Amino acid sequence: MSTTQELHDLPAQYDPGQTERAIYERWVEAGVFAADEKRSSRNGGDREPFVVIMPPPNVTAVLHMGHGLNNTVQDVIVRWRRMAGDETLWVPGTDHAGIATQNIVEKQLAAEGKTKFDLGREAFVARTVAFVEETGGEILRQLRAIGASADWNRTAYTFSPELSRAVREAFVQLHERGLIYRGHRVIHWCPRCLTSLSDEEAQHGEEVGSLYHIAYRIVGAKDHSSVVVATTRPETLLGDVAVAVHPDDERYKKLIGRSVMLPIANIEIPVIADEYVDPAFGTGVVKITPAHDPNDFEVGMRHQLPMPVIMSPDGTMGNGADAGSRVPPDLLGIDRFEARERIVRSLENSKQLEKIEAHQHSIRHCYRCDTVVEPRLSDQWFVKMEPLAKPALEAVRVGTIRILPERWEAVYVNWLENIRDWNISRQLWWGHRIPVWYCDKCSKQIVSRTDVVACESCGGPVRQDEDVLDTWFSSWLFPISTLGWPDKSAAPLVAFYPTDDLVTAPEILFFWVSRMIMAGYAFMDAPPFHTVYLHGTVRDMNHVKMSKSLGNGIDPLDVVNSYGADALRYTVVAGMGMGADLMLDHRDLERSFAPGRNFATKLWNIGRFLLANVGTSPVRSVDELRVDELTLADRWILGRLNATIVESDAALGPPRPTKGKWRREERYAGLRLSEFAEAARRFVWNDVADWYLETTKGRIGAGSADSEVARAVLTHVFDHALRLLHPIMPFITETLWQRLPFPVAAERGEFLATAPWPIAQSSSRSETSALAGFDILREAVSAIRQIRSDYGIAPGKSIEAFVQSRSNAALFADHARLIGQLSRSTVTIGSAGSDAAAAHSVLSDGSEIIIPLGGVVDIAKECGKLRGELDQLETQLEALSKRLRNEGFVSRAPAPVVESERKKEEEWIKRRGQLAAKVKALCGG
RNA sequence: GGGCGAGUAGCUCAGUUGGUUAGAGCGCCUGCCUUACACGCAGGAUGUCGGGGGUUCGAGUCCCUCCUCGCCCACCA
Repeated sequence: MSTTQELHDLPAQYDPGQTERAIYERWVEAGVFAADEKRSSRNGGDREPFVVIMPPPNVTAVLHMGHGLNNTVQDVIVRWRRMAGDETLWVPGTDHAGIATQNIVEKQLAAEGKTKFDLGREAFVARTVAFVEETGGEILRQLRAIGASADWNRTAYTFSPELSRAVREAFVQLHERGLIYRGHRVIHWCPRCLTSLSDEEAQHGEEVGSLYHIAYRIVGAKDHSSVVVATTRPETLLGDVAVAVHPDDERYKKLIGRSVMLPIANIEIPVIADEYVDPAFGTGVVKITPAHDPNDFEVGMRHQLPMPVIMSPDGTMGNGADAGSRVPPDLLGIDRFEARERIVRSLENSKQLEKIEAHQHSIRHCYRCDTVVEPRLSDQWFVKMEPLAKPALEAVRVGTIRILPERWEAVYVNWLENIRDWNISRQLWWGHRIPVWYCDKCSKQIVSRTDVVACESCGGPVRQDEDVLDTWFSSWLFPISTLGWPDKSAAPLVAFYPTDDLVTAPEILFFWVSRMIMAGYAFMDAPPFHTVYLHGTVRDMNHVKMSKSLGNGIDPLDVVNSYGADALRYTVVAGMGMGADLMLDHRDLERSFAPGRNFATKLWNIGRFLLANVGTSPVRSVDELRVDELTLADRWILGRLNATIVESDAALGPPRPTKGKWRREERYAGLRLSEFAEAARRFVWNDVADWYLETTKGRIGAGSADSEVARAVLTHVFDHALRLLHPIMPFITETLWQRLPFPVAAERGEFLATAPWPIAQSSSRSETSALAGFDILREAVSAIRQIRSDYGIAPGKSIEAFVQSRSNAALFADHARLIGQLSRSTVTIGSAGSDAAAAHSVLSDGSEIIIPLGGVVDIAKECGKLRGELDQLETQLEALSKRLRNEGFVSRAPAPVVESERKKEEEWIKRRGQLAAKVKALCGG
């Protein structure tokens, strides 16, 4: 007899490091991940297309657990659909990430003691291009390590020539439709990044600040009286052009039309009336600073007030447009926060500071550098959003698009209903230059798809707009631009648009997801996808979001190196409820990823058992096995397989909506990936490994007809388990599947990755009676095991068990040997036939298991132990009952405590009965 | 200020339309290196299902209310 090792070439321990890379290479070489336009049914092909567009990571990003989670989810879905027979495409790509990338290069320059201005625009952009070429795209290579099955031939980049063309086309088209305009208004300005930001890029943060009450003297008042305004930003008072009160506010009615003296700047400004003022807040008097506050800007427009800018782009005080010399010389060039303090001190000195109140309010911060943003009057390009939002809103409302988990749909709808115009120009150097040219001679403005060299009207010299577009103005086109838009007849676009699922984090629902939906309707007149799957965030054990800067991150590549990509993937998928955050311990990777690693090992060992026992010669096809050849266990496991396939399909749900719209009953039912993972795990571990595999021991090597049946069924069952698990654990399942013996006549594909997804079948082989019958046998085995454990019967000690049954006598008789094998006992059907001490257990069908204990356990010793236990229980029970009957206890204790104590009493009484019976049986009267 | 979500075993979470004894993984306890697997096997313990009230024959599940966390949105200076 040869050893296990010689029967097959599987090492005792699974070593992912050795196998994963090689398997990945083979997949790529064989073109497993490549999608073919011609096979798409939309192009006359024979397969339904299934498409996922990868949320492009920043081109300079390094893989972190967030990417790991995001791309694992996508890969599970994509691999599932590929096996299910769809023409499956997963488009990978990166984002040039305007501000983020520019900031990195600026930091590098700073380290060299330089600024971008030392280089100049052209050289700076060239340097950034070089930096991106050198470091960029590394993250996509890293994604291969976790098994991402993207079509790398189609890797996109938001700043590539093709996608840049799409960006220009989108801009020009929207401009032609009157949806892009130049706006003069107050926008969010980051004084550190020196650029304007969209509303979404200026993120709220609650802070406790101060509300300063400042007295403005009333001009011409005999008693030197004043009005008091309340402000959180005293430095902006230099830009005040009025103070406003509510028109109906009796306190101030008589002041309307008069003037007050603006402190520090010493300018007379009018008192105006405007509905915008809330008389109940602060003093009911508001300083109006149109150039530095969006509300004040509106007031300024209504009252046709001047709009002086009193701050420089870098956040220092400075006299800008229309400011004259409002900022006094000693404040010029002083940072806004320092200026605030100086102005407050100065007001204190002049007795114009009435008081300072603590005040909680929210302040907006730059989403890239966290600097407090400054509202600032400037000229920017805007997209008119309301017309674009309309179809996007409708799509979710009617179910053309679903968002999972469901609760995000309300958030989405709420945002779109209150949508505001999108500031798309950025005062950066890294990005798509705005395709607008201005003629120096006739000041004509030219918006063009192609570069303009001379004015189309007068032939004069032109210069292009200095600004670049918001990064999101290129990524919102990703689903269409990566497939060939603006060429609407491009083969990929025809074959693969609309796409199917979009998988991302809720943080970019507004930045990206909703805008993609708008772009889809605006440029293709069709939604970009039908499903938005929003997953949670990866956090540490303290629920703090993982991040490099906090040092609480996990490098997915560390996990891959230590435990394998499959362990990472399984852990992530199984541990993450729909939309729920994922907690991982960065200080204990072994514990964090134990679920995945342990399960991979389990699979490996089942594989080893199978190869050692089934061997490699072809097996019979399960389809040709006759029912009368199958054992009860065979039929049971085939039934369990069927049930598992059904459960898995239910958890994954329908891949696409029927007739273009999600029906209510299926809309929120699918993509429950953790339930899918759990169903598959339960089948493999609790059914196949714990029970079925054990039943084949002893019959599989017998060389009989029955052993051929066992070989066939075990192989079939494991083959299908591997198929189910492949989307989650692609590497180990492929490795094992490659070595599986196959049915003689079966056509075996080259890869599990493209093997057909299991299909549940209604078959007499797996009827429910087999399930029920085998479950009773399992109960019997468990009962015997429990008794063995209860009485401390050594595993090596053979014992005899009797089964008494009326309803299932034949079943037990037929499977006495099997029960014995699984419980390490000799099982006899019928009465124990003596009054000797015995352990009893009743099964759910009324059958009784009896195990005589004489000669197996030391009766005297066991009796002593049991009596001791019974005595202790009696004492405890007595005390408890006494306490419960005691009035004081009942009245003092809270009702639930009393309730639980009563429950406990009941339980103890029950246990006392059981123990007493046990003592009586074992020790006699 | 508006909206949403969560609170179930020590930890992370499942618990579909209310229905038998509330589950899983990790951790814990006991016994086992039983020739696929100690990254394992067998057995076991642990739950005022956030508090209170209500509807119901029956509620972790529905309604009201309170408490505690978290998220999103927001132009009250």
